[in-house]
Amino acid sequence: MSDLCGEIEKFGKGIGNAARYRIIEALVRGRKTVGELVKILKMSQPAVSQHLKTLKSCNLVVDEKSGKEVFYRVNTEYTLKLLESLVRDMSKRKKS
Amino acid sequence: MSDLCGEIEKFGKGIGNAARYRIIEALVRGRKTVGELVKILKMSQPAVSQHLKTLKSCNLVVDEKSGKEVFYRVNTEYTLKLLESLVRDMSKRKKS
DNA sequence: TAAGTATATAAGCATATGATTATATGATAC
DNA sequence: GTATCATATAATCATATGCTTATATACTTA
Repeated sequence: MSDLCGEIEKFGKGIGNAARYRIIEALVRGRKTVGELVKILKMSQPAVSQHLKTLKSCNLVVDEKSGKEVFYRVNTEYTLKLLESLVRDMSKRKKS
Repeated sequence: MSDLCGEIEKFGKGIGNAARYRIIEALVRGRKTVGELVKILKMSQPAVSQHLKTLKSCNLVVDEKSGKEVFYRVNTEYTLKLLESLVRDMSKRKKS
């Protein structure tokens, strides 16, 4: 968490898209395979895979391979730490 | 805060851009005019105005006119509430 | 090894985004 | 009134994004 500004920008790009936020919402309720997400979101498999790639590059999700399936889950620890940093930043006001 | 998902998506779009997050960072330290932000960010005035418009549409900032100047400040109350909702959502896991 | 299943990646394309320049609006001073 | 200052908006354009289709990769099973 060295470059907080950059991290938060990436975080914003991650959740700043309806499809990706729906993926996060689904994964918060438990890890899921790509195929399960395809059914839940009613989106094409490549579209879901691409969003997952984006979310992974933001560190918002992590993947766990299991045979020919890949499970994705929310990187809760990282996300919560980032959100706490954000709350902290937003709370410190009126410095000048 | 009826449509939390939509609110969060807008929030993400708001902070998911380096220039806009820098504006937020500046405004967290106290309200500023457009001209002050132009100097701080070293960006053109129209660019700053357009980002402020975006941030306003996300409810992340509010404006206060004062003569021919317009002050902007972070909508701290709204932002913190949204972040707290996000933290709450991210914390409830393993439902299935 | 070949076939099947799950996922990832590439290529192409339409739309969204963010910058620039030019212009419009709105308030104040003269 | 006109001039000036601060800000907003419009028009334009290059780049980014997100989808689609097609194809590649990886693992499993026969």
